Amino acid sequence: MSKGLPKRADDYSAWYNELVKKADLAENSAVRGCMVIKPYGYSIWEKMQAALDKMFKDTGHSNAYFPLFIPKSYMSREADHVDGFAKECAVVTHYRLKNNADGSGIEVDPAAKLEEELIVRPTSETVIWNTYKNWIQSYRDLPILVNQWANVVRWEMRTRLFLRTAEFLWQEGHTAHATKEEAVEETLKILRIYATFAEQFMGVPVLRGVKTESERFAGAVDTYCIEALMQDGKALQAGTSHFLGQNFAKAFDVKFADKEGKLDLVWGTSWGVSTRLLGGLIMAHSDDNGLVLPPKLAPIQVVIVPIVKDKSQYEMIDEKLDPIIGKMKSRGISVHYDKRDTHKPGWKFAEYELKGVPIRLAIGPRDLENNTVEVARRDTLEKETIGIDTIDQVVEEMLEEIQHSIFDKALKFRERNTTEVDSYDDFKQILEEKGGFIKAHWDGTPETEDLIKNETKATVRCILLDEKEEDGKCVYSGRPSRKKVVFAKAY
RNA sequence: CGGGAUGUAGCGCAGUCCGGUAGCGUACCUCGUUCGGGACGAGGGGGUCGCAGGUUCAAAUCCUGUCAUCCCGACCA
Repeated sequence: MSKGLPKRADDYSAWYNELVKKADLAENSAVRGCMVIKPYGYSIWEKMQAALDKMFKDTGHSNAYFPLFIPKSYMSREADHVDGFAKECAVVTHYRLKNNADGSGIEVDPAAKLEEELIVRPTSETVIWNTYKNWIQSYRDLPILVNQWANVVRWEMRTRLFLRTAEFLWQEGHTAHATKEEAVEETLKILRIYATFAEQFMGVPVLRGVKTESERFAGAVDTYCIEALMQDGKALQAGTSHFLGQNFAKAFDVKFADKEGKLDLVWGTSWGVSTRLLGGLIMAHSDDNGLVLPPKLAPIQVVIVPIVKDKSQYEMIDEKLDPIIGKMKSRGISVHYDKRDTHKPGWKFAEYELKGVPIRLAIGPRDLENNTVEVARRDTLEKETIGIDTIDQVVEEMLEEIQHSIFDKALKFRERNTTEVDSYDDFKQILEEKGGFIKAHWDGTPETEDLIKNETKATVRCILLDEKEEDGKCVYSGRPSRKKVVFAKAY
């Protein structure tokens, strides 16, 4: 019963849930809506963190850390911001427990009520801008380019492992600039970083675009995003970068003196990606045998499974493998030699496929005789037997090849599942029968967007940055439109 | 917060209608044979049946209450 996964085509949700659990990525915790990320899942997140962190630092950003708790009054300073987050905040009201009078347990001590409640951060703009006020006096203090790796809490009604949990891990960048142009450029620079990361590390092609008014971040002037397509035809917002204008500077009174000594409000940006990316990674590449990891993010890139008839053969295999493993490691390849005799080879094959290890090497008596090794690729499930002496080079090239191959496969999938339509009937039919991204003209009004959402569950995912202008008519209202936008059902 | 369902071994479930020795699969432990795609056989351990009351000679089963979780909506990275 515990063997195998449900088929993707039968029940995508069940497949996803089982995969996340069986590949040792994460599980639901006993705490409502929260998730336990298991060591294997976390090690993938660490690889993602490391790659992103380097990209941020290479572009001049530094890490810092701000408080988990936000005084309630901070949250109310920016009107749109509080509107957007008020409905999903965890609130701390007391700071002490005491024993029940009847000795049956403990209770919140009513005497320990806080003067001002504390909000567990759903995002950190408010607490950070309240701090920036003290950091910024002159143009010489700008820009501030800060990122923090943290957990945030959003009390979601319905949760799904990685995709939507009540608590999640993320990075959130918060920058302050002297000019609007510089802040806009920062917003777009981060969007490029996110897109590069998604495509080159995760192997997930993404659309780059700007959100419509109704999908915009609470408190932002513009929200840019990367949108990925999952194998079930639904879209996943994989990262956002917000141009905040002077909204938070205004709310927290953050002003600077320019070169002429004139006071002006600071321009801001904020941006983030979360553990949701892991959900996207899983849904973009995995198959019915389990996870398929891009080599650049795989904690184990190559696993070696020895095959022996009796224990004495281990020695010969060790002797053979020792220099090979050394050569692979010196090429920077992460190799795991699974020597356990508590599990059989077949079991291990299935296990590492479930966990998405890109390349598996198997070596047994037959190979010892022929000086060969069996090489199996996770993404294509192809196997071949090759000479062992050049295996390090073969593996290195194959890792490269897999990295590109899974991106190409995902890109082709997205291209097949992106449809341009000119009528609402086609729109509904494609959405129903095929799913995926649908490009269509839209009149630009929130009212139309809302009506389409209510009727079809599809929303405008984004307005593509590089979409060509053309004359057209809104598929819903028939009113004039200058650009097609991307619709989809979304996670 | 509306609609629906479920709480029984680590996990997945049956048993509940019709009250009477706590069951199956899997995982786990031992021994043997196996080991190039999730092995097989034999034996073994593991449960206050979500919690609290009630009815009864007797409750996983019936009644009342309560808590929790999941699914479908609304909300969302």
